[in-house]
Amino acid sequence: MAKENQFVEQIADINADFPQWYTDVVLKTKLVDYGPVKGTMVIRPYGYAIWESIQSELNTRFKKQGVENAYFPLLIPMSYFTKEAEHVEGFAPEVAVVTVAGGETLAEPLAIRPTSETIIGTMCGKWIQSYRDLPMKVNQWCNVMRWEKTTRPFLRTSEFLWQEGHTVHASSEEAQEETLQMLEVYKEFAENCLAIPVMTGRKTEKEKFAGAIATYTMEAMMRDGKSLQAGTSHYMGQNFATAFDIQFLDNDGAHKTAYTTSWGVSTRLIGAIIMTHGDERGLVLPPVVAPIQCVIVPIAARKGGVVEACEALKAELEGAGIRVTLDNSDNSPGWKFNEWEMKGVPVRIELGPRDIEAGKMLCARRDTLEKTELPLAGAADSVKALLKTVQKDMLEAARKRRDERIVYADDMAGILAGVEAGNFVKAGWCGCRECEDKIKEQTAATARVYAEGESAETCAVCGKKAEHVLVYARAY
RNA sequence: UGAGGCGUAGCGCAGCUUGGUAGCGCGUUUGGUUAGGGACCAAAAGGUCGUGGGUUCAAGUCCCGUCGCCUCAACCA
Repeated sequence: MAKENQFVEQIADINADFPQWYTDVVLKTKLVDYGPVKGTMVIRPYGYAIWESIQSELNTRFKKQGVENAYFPLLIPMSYFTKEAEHVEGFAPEVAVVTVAGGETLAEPLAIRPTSETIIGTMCGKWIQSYRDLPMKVNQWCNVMRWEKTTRPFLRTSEFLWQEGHTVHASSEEAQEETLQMLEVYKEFAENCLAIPVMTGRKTEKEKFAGAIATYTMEAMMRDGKSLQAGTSHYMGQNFATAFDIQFLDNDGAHKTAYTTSWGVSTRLIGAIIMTHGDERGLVLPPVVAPIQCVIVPIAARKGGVVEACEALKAELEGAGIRVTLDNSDNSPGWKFNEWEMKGVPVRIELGPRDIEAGKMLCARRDTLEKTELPLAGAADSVKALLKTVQKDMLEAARKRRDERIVYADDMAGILAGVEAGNFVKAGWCGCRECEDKIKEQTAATARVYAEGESAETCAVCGKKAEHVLVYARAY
């Protein structure tokens, strides 16, 4: 019981105080620390390693789609933002601006990019002349800055890391297809790499990106039932191409304006991983992106042969491409178990004199806490298989948790009750802005995404004929 | 922007009502004993009490100012 209490002191109870649990977990597992400037965070090695895995997985997928990586400048002339009316209106309040440099006031203030449509649009306008230059698909990994008032590590910070892909196309159809294609890439990545089930679809006019014709999103349900926008893909139509003069000479000899898209995911995905899979003991990381996939804890390490056996096992697993750590620290085994569980390592192997004598190892899964004895012979294959199983089971478990919390409502009271219970609520919508606003006012929930392919009789707010079904949830 | 709360050792806190030697737990360092779910013993290091001023023989404590952070609300691709 005393031990139980000691454990509870480490991190807040996930069920009683989810926000505190989140803060405790990100700090205590050393994923992040706060920066000195409000709203900034330091991504520590353990957190950054997750980001590197995300980058690696996504780069492979982007390249398959014919996207090339590039880098555009951090500073953007303020005047660029004013070229697209909706865009400037949407971003102006949160843009940080450099006004002094080299000891002098600048003739034109420079925005620290909150997103790069304006500068990439400008450059594409310069580079594209012919239909032969299309499609053009570039992506950049970079930092962006948005001066947010309320911030939380990974979920919303003043500065964050992301990738932003930008594509330019000759036709509307092709650009729209690209938008949906990239959304599909994100979904496949989220489910297979992060083990996060996502709902994909279109955003309402109210919720779409400033300057877009259509915004598509992937929404994930967090442990507390709130929704997290985990990635977006925007179809810009000719809005930005017109503003930044992206024109090309088509094969029919006519000058035409291009069509553009943009799509992005950020370090917020790390927050999504934490809040989708975490439990009362801390992090639960999906094997594909876990910085450490397997930790070996020696038992009675001073007894003859234990350290040697652990090192041999480590070498074998490493040789098989498994990211493995041997914990040779002086802490007690029990301390190590709890520590590595808090850090979310998918598989733990306990190896002591008894095991070595019997030619076995004790494998503990982080996701189910299940322990199995496996033969030491062929350890690499069996650990690999176990990691695969954990990855798959984590997705299924998350999907089950989410699906149990998707409910339907046909009036405002139903939506309110639904979201208060921590559900995603599907409800009919007439399509008007007033009804959407009313739901936000009365329930604090927003329309996350269109529930595509579903229909309802009436709008849950006004009772008129429903044109669509929306998914409502409280969101991060 | 509105309301409330908090700044004392690396972290978490007590001390303030009623002014009088700067405390506790965890962590850290050293040595030893331990080891299959957060071990134990012994010793040690670590502080301009957020900051500026005032009252006083004397301020962590009382008074005034100021800065920062947190929570809730509002705002927010």
